[in-house]
Amino acid sequence: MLRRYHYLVALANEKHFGRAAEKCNVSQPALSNSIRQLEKDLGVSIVKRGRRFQGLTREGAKIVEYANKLINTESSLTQELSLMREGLAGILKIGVVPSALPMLTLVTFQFCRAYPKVELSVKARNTTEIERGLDDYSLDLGLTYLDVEPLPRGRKHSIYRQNFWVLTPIHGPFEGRESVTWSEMVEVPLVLLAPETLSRQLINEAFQDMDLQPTPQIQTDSMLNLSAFVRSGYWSSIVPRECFVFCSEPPGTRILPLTDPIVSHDIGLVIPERDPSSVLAQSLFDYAKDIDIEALLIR
Amino acid sequence: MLRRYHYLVALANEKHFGRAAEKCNVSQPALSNSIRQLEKDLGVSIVKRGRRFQGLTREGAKIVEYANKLINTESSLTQELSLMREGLAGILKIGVVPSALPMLTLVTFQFCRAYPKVELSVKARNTTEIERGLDDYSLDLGLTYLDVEPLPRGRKHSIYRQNFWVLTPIHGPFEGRESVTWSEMVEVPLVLLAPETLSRQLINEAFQDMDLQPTPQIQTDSMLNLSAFVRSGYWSSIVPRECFVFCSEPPGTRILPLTDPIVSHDIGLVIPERDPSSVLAQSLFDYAKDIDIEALLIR
DNA sequence: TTAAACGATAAAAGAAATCTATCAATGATG
DNA sequence: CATCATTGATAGATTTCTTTTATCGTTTAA
Repeated sequence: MLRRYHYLVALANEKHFGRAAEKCNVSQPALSNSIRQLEKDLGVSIVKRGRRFQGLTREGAKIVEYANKLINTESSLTQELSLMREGLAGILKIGVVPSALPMLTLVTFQFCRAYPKVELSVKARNTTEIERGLDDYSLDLGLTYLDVEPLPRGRKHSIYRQNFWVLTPIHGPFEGRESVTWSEMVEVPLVLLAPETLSRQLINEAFQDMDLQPTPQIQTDSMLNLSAFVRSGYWSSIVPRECFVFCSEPPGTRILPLTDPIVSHDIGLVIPERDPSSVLAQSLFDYAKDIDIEALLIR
Repeated sequence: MLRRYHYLVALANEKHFGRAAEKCNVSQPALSNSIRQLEKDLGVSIVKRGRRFQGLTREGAKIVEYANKLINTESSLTQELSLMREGLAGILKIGVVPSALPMLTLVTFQFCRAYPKVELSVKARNTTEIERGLDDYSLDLGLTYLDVEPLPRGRKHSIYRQNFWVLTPIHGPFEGRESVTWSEMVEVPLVLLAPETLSRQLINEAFQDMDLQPTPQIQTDSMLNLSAFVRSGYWSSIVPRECFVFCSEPPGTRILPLTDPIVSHDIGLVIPERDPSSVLAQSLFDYAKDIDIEALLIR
């Protein structure tokens, strides 16, 4: 029904007629023609053409924006219809900030049990990508930082506070301790997350606020890799405590509160303000409001 | 592009396959088929079929709702495009409560001068019809009572207060007076608007609040007709003062303040909360915010 | 009982979209 | 500089979707 608009959106994403056609399972001329037809119907040129795809015109960008709206509206319709027929069903695309991934199951557990026909498509993304995904309709819901710039748009519901703790070898510099302070962390061999990760940036901020200069010997963008370094018995690290809620800390390591100060950030769900809004997203969002995360964490 | 959805909306409005087809300028089987096709595509039955059109199914109603959203989105797109090409242009459908009709020109004058390519399609409607029109996308903007139940939804902007005044023959019972009280009105021969008009209902409310029983000898739903009766020299009437702002009171009649108490109602623009919202409606709405109606009234 | 109204159906014509094959222009590569 | 790969446009044949005309079976009203 919205065939041409689908083609256009694919083209806008792929920036390439051939690839876009492939994504749509049609031949390249079919897609080319449809775009031309769309240009003729709307009376404006959509694509800057110079023997290559040179991007969209101003009008083209506007049309893509509306094409997304149209496609979203139609998919909401089918969602509502399947809701009326067989209860909630369909695919819910949720973007999750990496450090919140382990917690996602807590948020969705009851919902998934209640609606077995709903498929969750989880996408690990950073805050910016989540924001963009909610804007361009490639995501329906986000689980992200609520108190970090740029603040997410849409309705928000806080799920838990993420605390930075210390991951350290059992027989390392903090052996026997029950907590560690930030200022102590600059004195020990450090492995930290890579600077491009948001968690690391928040850690840096915390250090800066205290006029401390951490000197990580190793930086990695993989939590597994980071754990391995700590397990080796030499390095310590700073990690979101909630990452080790389910898989407990790796053997040979301990996880301790990091104090003076306690640094924490608000993480929660974000649902974009759309008309119509995704029934699935709305439903999970409402479900999450009734969850007592603290209770689930303690067991 | 949204052909089938257009057909469906026409069918929902006309409740008749033949007439709907006519509205769409296609043959009846064409429309019949398209609806069937739509049912097949969406996998639900839309129309209750019993040899006659028997109304929509529950799913059908939902689909019509979304069809309207889709159509509105596409028409917003073309509006935006023509805005980018040639400035504001297109048709703006505005629903106006009858008693506010004379004032509409004040609201729209500057806007129409500024954007000569915008066509205004004015529809005289009562408050309920305006509310429904804004819901079902047959209106883009309303000029209606803001303080009368049911309160309109959407964003509102007050334009002026409508006051009830007395229209009376020059040589009638109130000759030489500068104002009249409500309680005096039950003593004189009355012609009033018909009971189904909102203005009349508001007048009735006012009388009731004072425990007065008006005894109109004549009721009419036409203001012209009402004026004629007053001109005859025998009857007096109660009318919204603003109806006589431009066409001054008819010869042989005078218009006087009606006091104890002064009864007035708030009239203004209502723009529905839609996504996307009509560029034209939004634009007129914003324009109206800068208008100083009082200043225009006094000249 | 008859006539009119309504919507479904069938067959044919028309329109739209797609595919395959090919071309022309660009840019990269040796 | 010649060659080749890439990219998107074009042409013609084919398929799929829509529409029209004509007709039919029910139902409702006269």
